[in-house]
Amino acid sequence: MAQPKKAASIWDVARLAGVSHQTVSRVVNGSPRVAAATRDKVLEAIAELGYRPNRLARSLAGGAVESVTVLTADTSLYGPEAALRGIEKAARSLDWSVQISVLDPADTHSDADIIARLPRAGEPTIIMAHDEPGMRAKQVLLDTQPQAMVAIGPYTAEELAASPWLVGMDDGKAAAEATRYLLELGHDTVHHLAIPTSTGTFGGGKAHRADGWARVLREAGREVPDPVPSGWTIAEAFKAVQPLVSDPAVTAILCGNDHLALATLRAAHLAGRKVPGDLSIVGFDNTPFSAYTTPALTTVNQDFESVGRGAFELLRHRVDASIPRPKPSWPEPELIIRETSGPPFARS
Amino acid sequence: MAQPKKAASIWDVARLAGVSHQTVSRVVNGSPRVAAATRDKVLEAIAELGYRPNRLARSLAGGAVESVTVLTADTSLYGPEAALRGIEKAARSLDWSVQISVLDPADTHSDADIIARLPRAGEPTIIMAHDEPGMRAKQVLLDTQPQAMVAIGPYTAEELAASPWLVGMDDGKAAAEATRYLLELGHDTVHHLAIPTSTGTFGGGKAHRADGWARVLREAGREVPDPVPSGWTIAEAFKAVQPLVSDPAVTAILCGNDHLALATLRAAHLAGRKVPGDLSIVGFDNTPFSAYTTPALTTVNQDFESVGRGAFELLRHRVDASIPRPKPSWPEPELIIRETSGPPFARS
DNA sequence: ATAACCAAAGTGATCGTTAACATCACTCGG
DNA sequence: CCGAGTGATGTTAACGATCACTTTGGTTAT
Repeated sequence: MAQPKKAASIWDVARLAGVSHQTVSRVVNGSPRVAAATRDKVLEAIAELGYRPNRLARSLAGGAVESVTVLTADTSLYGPEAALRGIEKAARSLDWSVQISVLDPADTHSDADIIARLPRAGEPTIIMAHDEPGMRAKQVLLDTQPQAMVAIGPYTAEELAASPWLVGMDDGKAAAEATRYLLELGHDTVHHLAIPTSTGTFGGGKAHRADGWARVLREAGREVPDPVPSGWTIAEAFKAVQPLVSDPAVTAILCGNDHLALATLRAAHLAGRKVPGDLSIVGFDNTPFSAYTTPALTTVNQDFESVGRGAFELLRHRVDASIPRPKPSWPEPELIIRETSGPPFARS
Repeated sequence: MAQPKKAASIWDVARLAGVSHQTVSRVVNGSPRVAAATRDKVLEAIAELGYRPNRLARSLAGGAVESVTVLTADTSLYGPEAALRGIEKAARSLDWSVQISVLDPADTHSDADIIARLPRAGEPTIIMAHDEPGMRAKQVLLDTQPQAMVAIGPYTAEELAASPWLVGMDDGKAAAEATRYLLELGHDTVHHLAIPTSTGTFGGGKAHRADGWARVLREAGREVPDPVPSGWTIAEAFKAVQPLVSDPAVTAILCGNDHLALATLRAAHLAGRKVPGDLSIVGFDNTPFSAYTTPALTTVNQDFESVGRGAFELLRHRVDASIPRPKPSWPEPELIIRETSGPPFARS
């Protein structure tokens, strides 16, 4: 086994180049106040020793902060995963590093647990606040270090514009659009298979999927059926949607995300109901697979990646006031009409 | 805006508790050499100031290493994503922190780029080496700091047992099992829609999906058709698989993963070929959605999460020799027969 | 009574880096 | 020809923790 010879430090480089360690630091950080000849000597020494700066020491010493921690509950959901990708890309282009810490929905983290996940007090943090653990974490961080946190979640344009630490998209509006579309197709009403966050005491906003759906139905003077609560997994959705699918009076279902829609599609198929002839199904998120189901899912596209990017930009501003606040923006949801939706009772 | 009052350090706690900073350190790290009364005083001070130890400073000072960096190329693939989850869970249970750094398949990272992603020299690293960028990164790390890296990828049991830094699963064996199954069903031969890593100069191992497939065909004395290369995305797969799907002589396709299988299923449907009547399709990975497609995908289950856990355990051993090396193990692939496979030319 | 020992706590160096300030050698204007 | 400015470097002090010693008292064995 090779001797793990210790990594070269800035001092080793300085010694080899015959300069002070500070000069090396200047070269590494691209300070203009270094003579070209000196710079070359240092660069040479760096190459020879294979020196690489130690980020830990750097941020300890009070150099500009250059890491973000992302708190998220479920990386297997498309939304958070895509947002994370957006954050990562944005961060990497500025050479920041990204930590992720997964909040387990199963165990109840104490506030201290959540705090303990941060590598240091004041660590810049982005929270995916689209479910219960995420909301908890958001609250804890808000109480602890509001100046170094940003939360991603479903919010209306007004909420986003008003809050200095929110980024998100208006799920309620997107759901409204989808619901309106189904109504225009001629359905008497639209049923809703809801993701966990859209139900119970959790909601109450105007930006949740279930809320947008209910609003449109009310505005149109239609019956608002009870939303059917589902878990996050496809298996749970499959089970939850059974009563809806086996009821011939149900002609349209808006699903909380594409996974739930897939489960619904499957359930409908097994129940012998034609889609979209007997039953229209609309999903949410435009998950990559959604264009390739049979029939292909009608769904609402959400640009999560750009939300992630936005969150990172906002965080930079929050952490360093000299960086201008990015204009609050949110991607417009876009209804993508494919094959699972149509007029009710169509003989397709 | 609240004054970002600086976070409390170990010295602040020491002052408040009327002890030395070292004593605080002892309390925080649970040293037995502290009088109960003193400990209480310190604990009280910690609570009052909301002190939390700074991880950066801690590992700078030479405390035990407590972070892993994961290098991966594509977090949207089910495999890497699940493995990452396994790593994260294992790491968190030991209070390690996890960094991720995404290797962009698009741009060609220089070796220095890859190295620069690590927060410090010698940073423990896990590499998802299942595609080209991952393989590159693996090589770079292997040259740079072999004692602090572990790679996850497709390897045979022998390879895994022989190498001190490999973790993985035998994709070749899994593919062989699936191919054998299709042959037993009565298909003359099996075609293969291959993920990028299974083709070209990349392969050559015995543990790749395409290799296991080809081996079984050869052993059975069957014709070995050219594998059809596909990209990672469903859209690419859909395009690539067209010729296969429109050729009535093709009765069975083994797909490199479930996304490709979904594309194949869709393409077959559009081409008017009945599945599994005219065409059998087998996927790979048992991605969550695969049980809910119509018809439900026959696929090969792979326990990525446990591979992730294994990688983390192995890494701990590599970084700290006093931790025993975990027994090399790899999850057994399991063929899950659902609805997309059957005998050829069945009148279903 | 005294050396030896031990637990409890303190002191100072150290990790790798940056910030702030100090120094030095020139150049330039008056 | 001198003081001011300036550009290139060096010096010292953090940052927040741990590690390896040292000091301080009080017990115990001789």
